[in-house]
Amino acid sequence: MDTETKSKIIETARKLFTRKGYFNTSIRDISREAGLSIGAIYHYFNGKEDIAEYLYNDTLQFLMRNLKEALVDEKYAKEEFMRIIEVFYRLTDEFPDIMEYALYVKHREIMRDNRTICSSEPFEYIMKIVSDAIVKEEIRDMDPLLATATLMGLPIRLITLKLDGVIQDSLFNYVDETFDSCWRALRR
Amino acid sequence: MDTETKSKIIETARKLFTRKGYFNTSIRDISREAGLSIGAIYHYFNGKEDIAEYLYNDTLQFLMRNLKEALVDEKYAKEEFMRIIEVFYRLTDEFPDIMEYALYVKHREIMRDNRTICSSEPFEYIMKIVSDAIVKEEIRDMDPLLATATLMGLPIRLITLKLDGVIQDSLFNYVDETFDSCWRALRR
DNA sequence: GTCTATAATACGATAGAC
DNA sequence: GTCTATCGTATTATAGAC
Repeated sequence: MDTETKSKIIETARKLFTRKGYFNTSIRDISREAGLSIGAIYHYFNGKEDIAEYLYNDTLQFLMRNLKEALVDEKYAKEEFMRIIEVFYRLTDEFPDIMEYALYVKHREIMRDNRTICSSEPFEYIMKIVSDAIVKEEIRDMDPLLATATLMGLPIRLITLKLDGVIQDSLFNYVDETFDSCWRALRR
Repeated sequence: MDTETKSKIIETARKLFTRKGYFNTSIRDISREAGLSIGAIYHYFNGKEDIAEYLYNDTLQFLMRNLKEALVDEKYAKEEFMRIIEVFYRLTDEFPDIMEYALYVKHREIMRDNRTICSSEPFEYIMKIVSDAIVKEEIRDMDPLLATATLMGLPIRLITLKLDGVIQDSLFNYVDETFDSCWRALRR
C-alpha cells in the first residue's frame, strides 16, 4: 500500500470535488489531474463513491483534531469561543480546499444513510460546549441550538464570503470583531 | 408559448436540482418527473444550462420582490432588520425548495461568468440598508460587510438547520429570538 | 407544441498485460 | 502496483413525424 499515491488521489479528488462538484468530476478527471491511471485509482478505492466516503471521514477527523487541539486547557466559555473562531479562520486561510469541502459539498447527495453536517461530530462537540456554558451561567440562558447557531452563524458566513472571494484579506484580521459580535449576542 | 408548461418545467427542475443536484439530474429525470417529453423541454429551453440560468434569475427576482415588499414603509433599522428576518423565515416555511435552491445550489459550478450569491442583488440590497443604518447611527459603527454578516449569519444558519431537518417546527417561532441575538450584536 | 427515435459522446467499472 | 483497452450504460442534444 503506497500511502503517498493514495494521499495524492484523495487530495486531487478533494480539490476537484470542491471546484467542480462530485457529479461533474469523473474518475478520468481525477486520474488526469493526479497524473495516475484509472487502474491505479481503482487499486486503492472501490469507485468514486468510495473516494467520497473516505474524503468525508477524513475531513471530519481533520476538523475534530484541530478543534480539540485548539481547546486544550481552555476552561471558560469566553476563551473557548475565541479559540473556536480562531481555529476555523486559521484553517480557512491555510486549507481552503478542506474548509470548502466541509461547508459546501452536499454529502447527502453522494452517500446513502449519511448524517447531515449539523448532526456530525464537530457540530455536536461545539453544541456541547455551548450547552455547558449555559448551565454554568457563563452566557445567557437560551435554547442550546439557537445559542450554537448564534456563535457559529457569523463565522460560517464570513468563511463563506472568504471562500467566495468577496473577502480578499486573511480572515485572521476579523477574529476580534467576529468574537466581539458573537459575544455581545451571547453574554449575560 | 404555453407558460404553464414552461412553469411546470422550471418548478420540476428546481425541485430535482435542489434534491439531487444539478449534475445528478438529467433532462430525462425532469421530463419523467414533469410528465413531459424531452422534445417538449427542448422546445422551451436550449438545454440544461439554459434551465439553470432561467432558474437562477427567477430565484433572485423572487427574493428581491419579497424583500422589497417586506420593507415597504419601514423607516428604522430596527424594524427593517426584523422584517428581513421575518420574510426569510416565512419564505423558508412556505417555499423551502426555492430557499434551498438559493442557499445551496452552487451556481458557479453551473454557469460561466456568474456572480456569487454574495454580490447578487438581494445581498447588495441588504448591505445598503445596513450601511445606511451605520451612517444614521442607528447601529454601532463597524465594517458594513461585517455588520451585514452579523445580521444575516444567524438567520441563514437557522434556515440551513431547518432545511437540513435539524429544526422541525416552523422558523416563525424563532423570529423574536433571532432578532434579539442579532440586535444585541449590532446595537450601539 | 409535443412526441419518439436516434446520433454522438462521456461515464463508471472491469479485464488482463506487465 | 500501474498501465491500456474495452464493455455496457447513460448522457445531452437533434431530427423529423404528427
